[in-house]
Amino acid sequence: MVRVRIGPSPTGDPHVGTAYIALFNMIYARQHGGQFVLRIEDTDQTRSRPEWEGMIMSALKWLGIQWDEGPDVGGPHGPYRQSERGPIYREHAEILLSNGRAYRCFCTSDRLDQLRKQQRQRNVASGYDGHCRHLTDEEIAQHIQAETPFVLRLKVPNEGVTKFVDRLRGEVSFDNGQIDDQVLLKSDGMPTYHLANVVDDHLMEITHVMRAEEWITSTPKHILLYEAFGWEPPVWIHMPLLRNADKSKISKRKNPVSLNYYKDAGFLPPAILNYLAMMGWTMPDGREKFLVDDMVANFSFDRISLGGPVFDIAKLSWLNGLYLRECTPEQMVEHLRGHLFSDARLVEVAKLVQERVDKLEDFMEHTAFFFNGDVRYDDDALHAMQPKGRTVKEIREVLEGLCERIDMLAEVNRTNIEQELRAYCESLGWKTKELFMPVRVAVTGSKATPPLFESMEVLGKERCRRRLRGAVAVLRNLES
RNA sequence: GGCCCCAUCGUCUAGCGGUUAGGACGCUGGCCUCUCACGUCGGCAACACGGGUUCGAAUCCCGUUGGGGUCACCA
Repeated sequence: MVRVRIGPSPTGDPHVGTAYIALFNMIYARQHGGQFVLRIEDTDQTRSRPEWEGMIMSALKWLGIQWDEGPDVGGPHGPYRQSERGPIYREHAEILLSNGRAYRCFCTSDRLDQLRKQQRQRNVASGYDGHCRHLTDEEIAQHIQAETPFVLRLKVPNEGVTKFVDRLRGEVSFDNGQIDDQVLLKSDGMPTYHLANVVDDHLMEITHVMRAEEWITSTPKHILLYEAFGWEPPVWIHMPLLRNADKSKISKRKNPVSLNYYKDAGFLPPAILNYLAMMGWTMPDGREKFLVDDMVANFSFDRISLGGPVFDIAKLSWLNGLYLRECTPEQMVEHLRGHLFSDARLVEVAKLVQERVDKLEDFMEHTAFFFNGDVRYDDDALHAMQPKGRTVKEIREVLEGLCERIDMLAEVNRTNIEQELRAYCESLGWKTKELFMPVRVAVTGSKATPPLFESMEVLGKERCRRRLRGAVAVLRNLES
């Protein structure tokens, strides 16, 4: 029985990398008549938010990624949200404590920071120095008595090697001296990824762990944990990482990574899935256009190539065009109505321009920017983007900063964006109009528009960010 | 920097000892056509380097170089 899983962390927008890994997991489960589990890994209490969780699940559903077990559909191995599995982790931590495979660490984060700094200075491998590993029973009792906050660390053997077989690469081995005494339980009582992941995968009877390559170096820690518990580890499959054009790990700095971006821009789910499938995998007959079912019928690990694939929006666009072209005109209208031209959205737009048009035909002139992709900035717009007394560099950096602030918001609405913009002005020490006009122009391409906050709400987070980024690029060009 | 992974056109890739190194995106030229787009035909463009192994290496081994990842009480 094949059981696979993905464990997205609800700490931001639904990520294209999540969809990528999800796709391969789902394909593999389907091909083997197994189950595909969705587990929400929300053990980071400071960054996890339920809004993100909801968005991730709906974005995956929109794409057509379906799971057999998960927080929304339930299943026999629940709960499927790690924040609800606290007792399970504590119970297992207890096992490791009592069999001597883990120990309490009372070190302060100050000391750890110091340690890391020193290690970096001396240019030695960083890692925990084992300070608390040899505490006497009395010392431990004292700390517990004094209620010193502590974490639980994995006791990694000093000698020997830990190895595992990656289905795509063969044997990979690490010197144990190289492996850190990982924190297993944080001082807030929550498990770290490592503990939660291993415990859950075992309890949920996961047979194949298909995840991104960035996890490869922490796999030995996981192996050690399986050993410590006396469990059988799953089959490991580390998929290549999606890349930016410069080959670095795909990031929002250099690429649109939010699935919402692709939805808003009008990419079709089958096209996206098709494209993602081509990232590192090929059909045996070389076909480039294929459906999920075709992939299920033909998938094999042996056809995965390991060079990190650059995510190329141009090629995605071409593929999407293929799918769009095979629609009937009626279907195309349906797609348009589904999102970009939905009645609800049209109503919002209408509200904003009603008082500005005399004839219906004036509508497009006032509202085109709501429906377009990127906007172009003419000289007039460029001029308006630069408030008097501020340098191009300043305004560029301010818009960049705004982009980051918007990124923290689950959605952009008139209320929160006004708050955000005003707070930003305050922190900058700028007058509101110095900021609002550049933002208006950046986001709409024009000086004369419906009210800014409302417009931004209708444009949506993704379009706002995209244009802000576009404006930043234009301004940066102007600088040199 | 230590450790780990990776390495064919700019990009996605086929190739699993013997090929004129193939396809796709992009770029480009022609055709189609009232324009554009689509479509179609053609072109440019790659085995990182150095050693082995072998009758023979893009394919196997080693090294170099290059790229990436990772070194958190984030996942």
